[in-house]
Amino acid sequence: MIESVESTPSRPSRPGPAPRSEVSLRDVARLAGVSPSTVSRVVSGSDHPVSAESRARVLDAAQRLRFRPNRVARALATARTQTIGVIVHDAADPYFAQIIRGLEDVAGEHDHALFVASSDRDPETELACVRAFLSHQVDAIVLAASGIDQPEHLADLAQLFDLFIARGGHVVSLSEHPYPSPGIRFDNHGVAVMATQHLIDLGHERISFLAGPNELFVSKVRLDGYRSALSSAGIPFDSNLVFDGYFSLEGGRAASRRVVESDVTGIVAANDLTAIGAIRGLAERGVRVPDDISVIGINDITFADYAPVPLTTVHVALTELGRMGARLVMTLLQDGHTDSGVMPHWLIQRQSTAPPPIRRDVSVDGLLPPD
Amino acid sequence: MIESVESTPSRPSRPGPAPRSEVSLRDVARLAGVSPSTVSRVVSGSDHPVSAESRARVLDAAQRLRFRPNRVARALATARTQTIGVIVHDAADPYFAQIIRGLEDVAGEHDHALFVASSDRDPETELACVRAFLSHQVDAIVLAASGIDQPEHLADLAQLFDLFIARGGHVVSLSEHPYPSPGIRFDNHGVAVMATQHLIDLGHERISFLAGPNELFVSKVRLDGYRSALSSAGIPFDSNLVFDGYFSLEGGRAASRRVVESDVTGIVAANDLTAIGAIRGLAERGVRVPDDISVIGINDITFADYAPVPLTTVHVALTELGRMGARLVMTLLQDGHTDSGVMPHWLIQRQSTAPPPIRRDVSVDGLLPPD
DNA sequence: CTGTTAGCGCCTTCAG
DNA sequence: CTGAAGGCGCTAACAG
Repeated sequence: MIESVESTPSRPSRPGPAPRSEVSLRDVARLAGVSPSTVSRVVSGSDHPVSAESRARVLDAAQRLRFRPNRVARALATARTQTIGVIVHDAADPYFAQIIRGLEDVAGEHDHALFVASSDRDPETELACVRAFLSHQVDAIVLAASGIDQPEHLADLAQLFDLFIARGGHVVSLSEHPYPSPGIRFDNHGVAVMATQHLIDLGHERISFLAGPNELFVSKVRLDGYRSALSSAGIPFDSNLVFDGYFSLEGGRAASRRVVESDVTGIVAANDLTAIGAIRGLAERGVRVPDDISVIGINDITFADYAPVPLTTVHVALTELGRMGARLVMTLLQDGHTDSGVMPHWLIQRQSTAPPPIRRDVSVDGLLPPD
Repeated sequence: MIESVESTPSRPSRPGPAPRSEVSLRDVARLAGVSPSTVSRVVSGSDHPVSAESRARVLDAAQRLRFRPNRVARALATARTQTIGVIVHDAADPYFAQIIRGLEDVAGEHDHALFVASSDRDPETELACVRAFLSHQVDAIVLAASGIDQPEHLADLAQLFDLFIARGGHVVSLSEHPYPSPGIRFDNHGVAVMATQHLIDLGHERISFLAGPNELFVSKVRLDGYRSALSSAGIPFDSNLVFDGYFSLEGGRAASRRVVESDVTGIVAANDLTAIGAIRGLAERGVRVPDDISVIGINDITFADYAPVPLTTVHVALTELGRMGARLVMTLLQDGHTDSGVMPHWLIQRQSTAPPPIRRDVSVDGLLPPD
């Protein structure tokens, strides 16, 4: 609480202010023989009229001096830092890494810089990230990370965002997040339905779901999609077939151990990482994919095609999601015009799914009959 | 040239400065009944003495008002933004994503924010990234990306860095880069030697190398390591066994097509991505790994253990590299004390390497004898 | 220990 | 079309 106001935890024994050997507007003005105002007007791209000659002199002087405007000063004057902050769960997770890349590309094209912060799905950390962004006066915050379902936390977050927005900031969401904000979304429910449906279409009936972290909204929505698809097909939902996959390789791998103990023929993983982990885990137990068990993922990260078994999955254009997110931010920053969008998704059939194996009849007491 | 001085390419038709509904130092000062200076002294963690009572009043007022220091203003006054910029080749590449994560973690612990920029290995883009960082007044630039071997470009870069450093900035390198700067390095030569040596130890003699992009220093160094190991073992270097893998999945996959046309029994890939791509490509041609051909990578990215064949590779602690890099930055920022470091590396044996298959005798004219 | 005084570099009314 | 003046929010001497 209190220390949140103080600056560096690590005692800011700053070794005096850094030197200021920068060339400033005044220097350019001097060399060009005009006033600083004029220089400002031309280098900042202002629409204030400036004579062609003055402009030329300024540009020339600026070039000679290799003048670069000090954005910090500009930011203090304009209350715009030309900076965007993105919050992810983990920058090392390929899902987020691809989104970051997309954001960064477009932000860069518009001369904006991108801050990246990982929350590790921890409420406190997430708040800290947001606070840091606010403190750094970012122009917009992009929520690439799904919301965490925890009322008090969401309230705290909302308060911060409200403040941020009141101050002129923008919040954009790229995932399932309860905070009301424009964003680029894709249909997380539909994506899970599509994955599950694919297995159903193939003839599977005992289908397991490897869920994401409980506390995440996106996990719930995807689990819901799985249930919907099952229900539409008249397949009863069996909670014993839902295992935690934690959206991770290790999680999927661990979950697969539980899966092999069941009579499941198909696995819907809440994301590709989990699916790949599961395939790996299955292989370790001598279970063949897709011969014995089919596995389908969600997201189509780059690695999906290079998994132990090339992964059938539901494609979502992640880099493009990031790009569109950044474009949305730029639009908001320019005209304040909201223009949310939706990304399509589609099935990518590779080799990890197939019709279920011929049904092995299970004897009454659960023992396998002789082969 | 000229436009580099002007601001946003996309016409900065800024819709007026953003509102200023922020609580400032003065507000806190007013409420606490002290001067702004006093507030500044306590919230900035200055070592200037402040009475316990004043301090308490300030802290209390700050909390009530939910005061957050405006870092932009602070930055303008101190010439320190508490901001670090990292340049990578591609933020979506797991190698860089892991490093970014490490940097971000430690930077965050020290209340510094991280800018990320991808150069795509393009000189112009790289310069643009650096210029953007300079303009944003970052306190330090971390070069996670290897240097690009192109004299004019390096000269331009060096000029920018010199300027940056003259101004009080710091440049830290995490890879092979000719610009003289402190950094955390790992032995790229040794890493390639180790990989190659492993294959040699296993009995391989016809060993291919899937190189990284020609223009990168790191590529040259790793290729060199491969040659050294070969040479030490008395195996002649054959340039026909070196293929471009471009440090990418697709590159490795494509390169593997060329490899199968040779009589190679082992492949050293310049990085894991290439290795995984190669394994995939080999599999597509019915070549078994490691039975027919062994493949070893370099880096040990998280996915290495989840490759089509769990990848034997040379481990480098990438996240830790990032963490140490950030620590180095913090040290430089605090005492200006240089304290470079070296990361160790070691072999991780998984399943993609094995002794070469029994030598198939090749008849004089190159045709295979009957099995 | 505290407050007052000047800026940091840039933008932006406002006169001219 | 141009320049002078003031201020963005904070810090850093400098007196007291």
